[in-house]
Amino acid sequence: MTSFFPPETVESVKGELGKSDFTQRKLIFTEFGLSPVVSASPLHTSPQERLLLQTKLHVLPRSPLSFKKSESPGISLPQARTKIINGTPKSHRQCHCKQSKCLKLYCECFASGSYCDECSCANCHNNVENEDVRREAAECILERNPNAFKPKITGSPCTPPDDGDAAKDVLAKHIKGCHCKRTGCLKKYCECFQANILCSENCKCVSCKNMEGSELGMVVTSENHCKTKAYIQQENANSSSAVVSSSHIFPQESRKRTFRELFDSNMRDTEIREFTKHHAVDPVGVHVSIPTLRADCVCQIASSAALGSLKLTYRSLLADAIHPLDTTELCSLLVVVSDAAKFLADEHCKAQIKEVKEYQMACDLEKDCKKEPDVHQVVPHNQLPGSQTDITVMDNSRSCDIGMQDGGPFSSEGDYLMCDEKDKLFTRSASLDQNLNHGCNENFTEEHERLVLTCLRDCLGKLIAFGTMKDDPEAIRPEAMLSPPSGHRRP
DNA sequence: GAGTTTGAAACT
DNA sequence: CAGTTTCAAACTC
Repeated sequence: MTSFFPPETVESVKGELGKSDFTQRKLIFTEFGLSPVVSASPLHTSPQERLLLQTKLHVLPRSPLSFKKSESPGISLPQARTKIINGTPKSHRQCHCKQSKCLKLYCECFASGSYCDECSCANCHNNVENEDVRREAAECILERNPNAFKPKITGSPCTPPDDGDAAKDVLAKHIKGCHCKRTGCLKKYCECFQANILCSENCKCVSCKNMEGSELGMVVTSENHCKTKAYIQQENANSSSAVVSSSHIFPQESRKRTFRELFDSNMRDTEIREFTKHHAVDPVGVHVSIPTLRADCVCQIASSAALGSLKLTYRSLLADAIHPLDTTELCSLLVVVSDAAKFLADEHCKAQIKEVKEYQMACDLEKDCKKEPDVHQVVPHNQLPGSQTDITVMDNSRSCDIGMQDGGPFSSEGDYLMCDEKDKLFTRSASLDQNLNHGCNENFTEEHERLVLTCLRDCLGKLIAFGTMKDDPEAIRPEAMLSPPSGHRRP
C-alpha cells in the first residue's frame, strides 16, 4: 500500500518511536483506504507520540481517518469515502448530525474517515476523546459491511470540471448504484448525480434521467437539425404529443432509453433547472461550441429564436434587447467572416510559406505587418463555402501556422491582425456592405478581412458591454447595438 | 431559518 | 432479501 510520506521520513519517525512499537501498529482501518503509516499510528499511540508524528510529518493533528486521498500524491481519487460534489471531492464538510453521534455512515465526516471539525453536530463522538467508541463503531460497521468505508465510485477518477463544464465521467460507476425513485437521478439526493457520474447497470433507480446521452447539450436529429436540450424540453412542455425526432439508441441495453423517452417524460421545471444547472448549459441555452457549430445551424438557432419560431426555455439575457434583424445581420457577418477567413487563410498559407524562408528572425514585425499581401484573387460568391462552412475562423487561420511559427513574421493570423491595430483606422466604407450584401463578388483582400473582422469584433464587444449593462437600460440602447457600417443600417 | 422531501443507512 | 424505520442532506418556501 502506498505511503503518504517519503520513506525516509517514515523511517525516521519509526526510529524515534521504536521499531517494535511502530510495527505493532498494524493497519486497523485499511478498509478506510488509508496508508498504514498514517492510519495506524495515531490510533494506537499516545498523545505524545501522535504529536511527535505530526511534528515530524508536518501535519496537523487530524484523525487517522481524515487523510483524504485527494491530499495524497500518488493515489488516485476516489479512494476514501470522500464526498464528491459536482465532480469535485469535498475534503471535509461540516455535518449536522443529531441522533447518530456522528458514529454512523449517516455522518459524512465519519463516513469519509474524518473527525468532526467545527461541525454543528450534537452529541458528537467522532473525535479524539471518543476514539475507542469511534473505533468500535467503525468495526461494527465493517463487520456488517466490509466495504462500508471503501469508495463508492469506481472505474475511473472522478473528473473535476474545473472549467465549470460538468462533463460526466462515463467510465466511473457507483459500485452499489443508486435507488432513486422520485428525482429521476437529477438531484443531489442521487449519489451518482452528486458524484457527477452516469447511472449504471448497478443502479436500481426508477425513471432515471441520469444516463448516457443526457449529458449532451445538443441533439442532432435525423433531419440533421440542431436541437438544444432546452428546445426539446420546451417541446415536451408545450405539447404532450411532441416527438423528438431521434433514432438514437443508447448502447446500454439494460436501459433502453432514448432522448424521446428521456424528454417525453413529465420533467418538472425544477428538474429542468437542476439539469441545466448541473450540466452547465450556457445562459443562452445553446450548449455548443462555436468552432464546431455549423454556420447554418447558428443562423437557424439564432434567427429562429429571435423570430420566435423556437420557444426556447432559456432565453438570452439579450433576447429582449436585440432586434431580430440584428441577429440576422450578425449571422450574415459570421458567414462572411468564415468565408473570408478560410479564403485568406489558404492564400496566406501559400504565399507566406514561400516568403517566410526569406525573412530573418529579427525582422521588424511592425514593418512586416504593413506589408501588403500578395493575394488579390477573385472569389465568386457561389464558390465560397457558404453555409456549410464551419465557423472556425481562427482554426482556418491556424492552418497557416504550420510552417510559419518557426521564424515567420506572422506566427498566426492573429498576430497579423494585431499588427494591423497599429495601422491607421480605416473607415467602415460601403465595401463591407458590398461584401455583406453581395458576398464576395470582388477581390477579397486583406483590407476586407480586416474590415470584416473588426466589424465583428466591435459587434461582439457591444454585445458583451450590453449584457453587462443590461440592468441599466439607459447605459446602452438596444438601437445602438450591432450598428452596422454606414449605409448598412436597416430602415 | 423552518419545514419538507428524499434516498442511503440501519434495522427487523 | 425485502420491507420498514431512522437519519441527515438536499431542497423548498
